[in-house]
Amino acid sequence: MISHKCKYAIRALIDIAAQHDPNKTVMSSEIATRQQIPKKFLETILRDLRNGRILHSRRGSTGGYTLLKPASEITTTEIIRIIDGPIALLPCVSLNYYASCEGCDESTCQIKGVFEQVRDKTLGILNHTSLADLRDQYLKNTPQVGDKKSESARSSQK
Amino acid sequence: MISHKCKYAIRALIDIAAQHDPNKTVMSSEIATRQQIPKKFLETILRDLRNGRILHSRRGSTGGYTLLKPASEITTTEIIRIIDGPIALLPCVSLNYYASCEGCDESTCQIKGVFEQVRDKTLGILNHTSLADLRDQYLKNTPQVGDKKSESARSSQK
DNA sequence: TACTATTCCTACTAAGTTGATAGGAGTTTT
DNA sequence: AAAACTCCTATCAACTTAGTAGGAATAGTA
Repeated sequence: MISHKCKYAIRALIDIAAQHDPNKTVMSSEIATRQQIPKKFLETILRDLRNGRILHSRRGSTGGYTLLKPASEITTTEIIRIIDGPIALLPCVSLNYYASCEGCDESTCQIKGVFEQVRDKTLGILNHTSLADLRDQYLKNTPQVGDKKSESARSSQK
Repeated sequence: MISHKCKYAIRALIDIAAQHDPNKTVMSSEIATRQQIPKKFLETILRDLRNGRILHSRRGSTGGYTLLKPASEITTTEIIRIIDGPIALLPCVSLNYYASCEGCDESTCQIKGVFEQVRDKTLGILNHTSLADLRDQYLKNTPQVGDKKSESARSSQK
């Protein structure tokens, strides 16, 4: 299971990526109300994402957050790793957070193989799902104000 | 990450499945010393596995544990579900432990799709990896006493 | 019937993680 | 100087994890 914090992080990033003007800085308070995330908690999440080189931030009265790189270049893998850490199900098969499984001899480990397979399949999916993909999914489902395409889509629904 | 407890469970089951005589009941103390698992903790794990319909147990002085069904019919999925619960990374995409993700509208959820894919790929692997597969891997690596094949293999190594 | 060896059960505990909140310091615009 | 942000440290309650303690129930054996 990914943590609640990680879900918040993904939703916050989608919110930022969904901005019409990619250069507009988005305030944490905006995201908090729009995405229903506790404000103070969100601040710590955004800080983690900034430390993780996904977000750029500006302080002061016109401050806020922007993506450090295009949404299409931010992978789900990256986000999860920053917030939750390892993606693998065993420490000894983790690529980015390797640790030896105490009490088991790795050279004769019986279960390593399966979990390497799981890791590879999982990364195959998460690496190829960018923030842009998630955002597009989001925009399709929840039309934005002033978005002509989604407005027509909405009216044609009835 | 799967829990330490779950790794213990898998190793304990492999140990039981590796017995020459499939009808022999294996005592928890045997497993504990062979697999280096804290004895009392192991007892609670074996009880979980029995409640989960994987093991059969006998009390008394000749008591112990046996597999309730052939090792080839016990999947890794089953074991993990009993010990750790859900395999999916989101509550709302779990097949056996479904729960709604509080605070997100499932009909418009942006991230559900990816995690459904991850779940399916993961289950694809774990469902097709049986305890027999894991045991065979184990026996290949750690030759048993009195096993002629592995003794010759051992001596030819030098 | 004792005795012994095992599983089984309830309860407890220490340490770590998760999901936050509090209070204020630093920074930038007006 | 004031206002409005981000940023930082510390703290907290609830929960989970990894295990331990002590003994009851059960079954074979002398």
